[in-house]
Amino acid sequence: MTSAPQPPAHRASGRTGRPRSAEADRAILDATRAALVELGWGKLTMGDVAARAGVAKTTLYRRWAGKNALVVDAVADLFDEHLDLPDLGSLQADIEGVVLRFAALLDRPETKTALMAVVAESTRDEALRERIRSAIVERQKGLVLLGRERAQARGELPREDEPAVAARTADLIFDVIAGAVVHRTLVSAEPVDGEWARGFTALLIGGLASAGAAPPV
Amino acid sequence: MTSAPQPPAHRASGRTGRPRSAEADRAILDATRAALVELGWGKLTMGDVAARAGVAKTTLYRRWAGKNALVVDAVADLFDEHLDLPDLGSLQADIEGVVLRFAALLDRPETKTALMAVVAESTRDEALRERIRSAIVERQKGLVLLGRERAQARGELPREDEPAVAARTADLIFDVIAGAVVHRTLVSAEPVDGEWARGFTALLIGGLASAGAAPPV
DNA sequence: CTCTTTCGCTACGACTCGTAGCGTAACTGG
DNA sequence: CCAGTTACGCTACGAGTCGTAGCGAAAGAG
Repeated sequence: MTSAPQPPAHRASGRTGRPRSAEADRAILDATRAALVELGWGKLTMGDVAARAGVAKTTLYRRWAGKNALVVDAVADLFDEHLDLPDLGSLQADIEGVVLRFAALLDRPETKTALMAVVAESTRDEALRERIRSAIVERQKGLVLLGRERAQARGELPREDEPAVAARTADLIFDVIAGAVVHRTLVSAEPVDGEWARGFTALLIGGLASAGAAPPV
Repeated sequence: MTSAPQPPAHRASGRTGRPRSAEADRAILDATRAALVELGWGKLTMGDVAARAGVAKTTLYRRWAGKNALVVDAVADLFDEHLDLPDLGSLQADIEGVVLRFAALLDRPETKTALMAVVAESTRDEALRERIRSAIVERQKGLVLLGRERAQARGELPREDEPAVAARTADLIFDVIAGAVVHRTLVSAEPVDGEWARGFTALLIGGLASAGAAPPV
């Protein structure tokens, strides 16, 4: 009842009949983000989004199952735009870079509100959690794998032998980086600036080095 | 309009008139947690909580300003019960212990749902954020300080000279521990078991050791 | 030109919100 | 024992939101 079984946007074009307006899609997602900034999650209403987008309320419900699914898609767009990992030449610089970029993304009011609200709702909705995972989490995790690949090519990190261990380590690093930045930004409510990013990166790289040198019991 | 200016529970007892029922307080907070488990944040209604608690809806509004404030208090109770830091003899064991205890707390369905939802709402409500900070975050942060104190007494960690640096480091560690556990549990949706706790602790201690040995530029 | 699908619009019952008003219950100070 | 004061349960209310249904018109496909 909460999450959407239907595909997020356009379907296969072999269909007959009037096609869905792609422009309406954009307008709706833009309106969702704007309304999120002004009203927050709790006071965001479907009717308001429809009015902002210049679209009938029924059109919203034809495409998304409800507030949850709509907001997930609206936020996923932002992650598409702002998540990449430029090669900055060293592991230290790469991690600092991704930390700062992720922090900048979380600093946007529409992102911080929406992401947490959707995650909260996902604790009760398996389909919604899958949607978040594929739309947001997996893309971020790809950055971790890419960063490690580069660091190994540079010789900054040892190559893992066992793929199972390598996967576990990557998951761990991902949770540590994303978790620390999110917690600092949203719970502690203090800024992720260059100084914090340096301190955090030093901590993480130090841990990786020593953990690699002395593998766990 | 969202958060409560009034004190959470009992006022100074020098007052005249009928005192507030402490039993009702308990019943309401219990009912809130139960409803949270069954319905989730989105479908939780004040009327439903009142009915479960055997209390008039108006009584709820006399004590709390709304859903947000009510849920913060309901969850803060859980943190009171389950957060402490037994001395396990080593820094490694202490960290693993607190990670596992915190993870067990987050594994409760009422905690995971409520905490995220309240944090999400707090991004738009300064008073609510303060309430979360004093009711939950500061108590957790105390554990970090206590753990470091013990580790320094054991000689496992160097004593910080500058208090400013020491405070920054404590904040960093706090965000890393709490953030990683929360992210692993709620976003990655994978279990924090003994194996994960060992790997994480090894990473953290390694980082602390090397950061202490080679202070940041 | 017909068929199919989406569109905007209106209207609807069901539900929740937060407040107000009332009479009653509980406790305090004289 | 008797005001005075405060909290309580109950009922009722207007305002707002939800998600759906039904309609005629618009936009492409064959």
